[in-house]
Amino acid sequence: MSVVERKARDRAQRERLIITAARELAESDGWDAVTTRRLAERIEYSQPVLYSHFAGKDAIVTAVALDGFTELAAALAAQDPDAGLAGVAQAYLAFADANPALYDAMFTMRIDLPFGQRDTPAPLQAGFVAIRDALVSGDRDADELAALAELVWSALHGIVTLHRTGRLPAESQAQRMALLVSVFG
Amino acid sequence: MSVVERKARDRAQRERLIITAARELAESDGWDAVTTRRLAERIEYSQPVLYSHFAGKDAIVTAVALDGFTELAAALAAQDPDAGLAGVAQAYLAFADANPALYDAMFTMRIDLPFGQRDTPAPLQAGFVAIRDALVSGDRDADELAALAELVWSALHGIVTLHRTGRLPAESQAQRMALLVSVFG
DNA sequence: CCGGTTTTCTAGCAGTGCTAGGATCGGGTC
DNA sequence: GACCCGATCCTAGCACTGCTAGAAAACCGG
Repeated sequence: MSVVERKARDRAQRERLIITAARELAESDGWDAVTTRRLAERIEYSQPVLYSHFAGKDAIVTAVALDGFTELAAALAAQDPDAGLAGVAQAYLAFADANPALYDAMFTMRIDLPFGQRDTPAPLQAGFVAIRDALVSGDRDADELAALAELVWSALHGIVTLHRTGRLPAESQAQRMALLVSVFG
Repeated sequence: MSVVERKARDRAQRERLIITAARELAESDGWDAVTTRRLAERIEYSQPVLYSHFAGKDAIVTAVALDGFTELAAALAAQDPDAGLAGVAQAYLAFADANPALYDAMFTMRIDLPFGQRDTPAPLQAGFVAIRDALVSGDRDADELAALAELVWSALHGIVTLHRTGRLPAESQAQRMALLVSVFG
């Protein structure tokens, strides 16, 4: 019986290896460089092994993204509540800045994750909750507060992506952030 | 002499043909379906002809995006000034909704356009100006107004992309828009 | 040591963006 | 009208992609 346990453990370990290899490769050379062959070479197995763990390349990207959501939620939750929206917004930008490829996997690449549904994984919701809790509730009801959080999230996401792809000037990034905090905070 | 003129005209016409073919194909079947072979078949030429017009596939996408910026700027400028931010925001969303693939080319795909620089093409600036002019200037100076416009644009972009990729629920889209207008209007 | 199962790899498929080289066409000149 | 030459275009191919069938190898229980 302990044999199958060891095998399962080894498999899980190799799966982590694939995910981290994909992430590292994407972060260093971009997602275009993450091919099944290069990935296989990195984990020192042949390509078909990848497909015994994941349905396809998309599934690997999805797994990486899922890791990202967990880390993002943790980074946002770790902020001082007294800092309010400024802290959360700052943490959000710092995360996107430090992990551009990871952020891409989470928010721009085509992945298959159940957002905003009954069975949404906890990490996907946690980030949203962190943003919502950083807002001054005032006299808003739950629905409106949720919508406001979604709006703030949208603004943050827009700032990140437009900035990184060169569609917004870098030098006014700080000013945009300050405005966001003053408008929504 | 008129011979070379005719040739130039024909070439320009074929270039338009390539751009519209790429756009139509992307809009109907997604950008993944836009391959050089399919594109060549559609314009009834061989693939190498594409490379006599564009440096590569990216350049074709860029050309499509450039068209999009012109159209977006026109759509935003056509709004009633009295409608204020609401009109512009509404037009922005309608444009993104009606031309999802075009919007992708403009804002999420990797293209090579000089945003926010000295030699930025007019259409790229026009859209930004339309958003800025829809904001109540109040007592803000030019810099702050520009940053605010960038922030609004970011929010709109975030709303569009997160909504379309299923990362934000569709049913609260109207509420988010209303909030955006009330917060920034 | 051996049989059977599971795991892994080799080899290949269809498709991608892109390009070198030869074929083909068209306009200007005799 | 016949010819030549330069511009234009297409055939064929390269190296690469994600993915998979079938052979090979490794492993475990008896």
